[in-house]
Amino acid sequence: MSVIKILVADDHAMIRDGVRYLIQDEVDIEIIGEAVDGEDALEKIGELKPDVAIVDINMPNMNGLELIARLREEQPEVRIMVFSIHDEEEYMLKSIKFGAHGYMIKDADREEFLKGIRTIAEGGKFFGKNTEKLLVESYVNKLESPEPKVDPASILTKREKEILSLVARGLKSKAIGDKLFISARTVDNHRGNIMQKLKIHATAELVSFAIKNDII
Amino acid sequence: MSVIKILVADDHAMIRDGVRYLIQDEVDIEIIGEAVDGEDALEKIGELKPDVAIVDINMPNMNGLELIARLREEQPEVRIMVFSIHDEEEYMLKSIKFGAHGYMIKDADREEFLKGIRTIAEGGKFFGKNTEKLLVESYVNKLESPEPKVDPASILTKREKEILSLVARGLKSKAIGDKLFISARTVDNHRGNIMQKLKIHATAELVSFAIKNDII
DNA sequence: CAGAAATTGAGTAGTTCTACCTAGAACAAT
DNA sequence: ATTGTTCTAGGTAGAACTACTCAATTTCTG
Repeated sequence: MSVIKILVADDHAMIRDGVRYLIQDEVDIEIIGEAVDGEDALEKIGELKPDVAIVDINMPNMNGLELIARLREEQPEVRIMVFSIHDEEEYMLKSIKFGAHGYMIKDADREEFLKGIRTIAEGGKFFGKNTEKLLVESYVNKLESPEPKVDPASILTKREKEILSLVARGLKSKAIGDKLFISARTVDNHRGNIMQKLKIHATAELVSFAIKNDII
Repeated sequence: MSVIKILVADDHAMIRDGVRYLIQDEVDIEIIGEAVDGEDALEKIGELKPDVAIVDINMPNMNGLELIARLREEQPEVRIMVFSIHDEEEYMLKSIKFGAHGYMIKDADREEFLKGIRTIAEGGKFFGKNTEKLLVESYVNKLESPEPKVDPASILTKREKEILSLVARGLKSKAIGDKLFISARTVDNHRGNIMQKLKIHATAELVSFAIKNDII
């Protein structure tokens, strides 16, 4: 097999360097690019055509889940490895639902990390040690409760997420309007649309949703 | 000056590797040890006597703040650099209060990072770019309002915390009243008292306060 | 370019929250 | 026994939010 070309998308330079360090001695893996946020990643992946994209979930501009969804749609040949600090079921399941090929938490050791990259580059799926048992548990749960469970924050538009973020920070509609140079009425309309999409009926729920989904 | 011996305490292997990578070409800085949690760090620092300890705030077993406090007490000769993902005022101010000599966020670039280590190793203090302005802001705030900035949730009564918890879960006053068998008016009064104590003026702030302080 | 989606803004109504106020009952501490 | 705190509950007023409606403009997309 030829060299595996990878692109690392993570807003923390430290993480990008860590990945670079882990890979530096591997002859069959090469980092061909880095991205500092979701939009940057989507763009660079289009240009550089890596075999594997290593993506963080929490990123500015476009979060990892949305990035995954768009990659699957626009560039389905790119293999996607999620690399997150979160070992919670929720994040992993969402990643899988959105089409990621692998999921590893950032505590993964060198062997596990390299094996993961090679596995998904060859067309397989890979989930880190700590995550596999979650998959099983989740499968059991799904058998018990087949509810559709209101999807992710990806049904929200960019502007809506921006407003949700400010709401979650404690700003009132008026203050948000001033900050974004739009009318408070417009902010209210966005709030309403967000709430309708999420089937939410109060500010408090909005805030906890935002925090839970890292829209802050 | 002799070689600066550092120890890295962070539960994420990726971060430890990132630091190692950043330092690998510096002849005057050497990593003499790594620790994976707070207790491990306290122990290894006692054994290895590094000049500088790089510590994360969020660690298992003993968190970074507690670690800092104990180090300052038991091994005051060790210089402490906090290395956190958080750029919020709160974390930084707490770190300083507990006795850290420097604070940098994990987005710091190579130059800033190395400069920081050298500065505190020489006995100085160092705060990353993004953090210095916070210090100034905080100082200004302190001049304007000489109150010690309502810290914990400990000023709230049991009932108030109970109500705050339900507010943060998204319940409205009426629903909370029904759940606790009290009038919605009483709930509103509690809300008001909570907000007055915390100097908060909106539900959204209430929720994020509750989540940040684990009153959920 | 045409159509869809997103963003902006407003009308209208009703509900909820915010910010004050007073005040009684229960209970703990001095 | 008096004082202080907490919990309870209501009054009042205004601000903010919720839930609909419609519509103009911009931006994205096929």
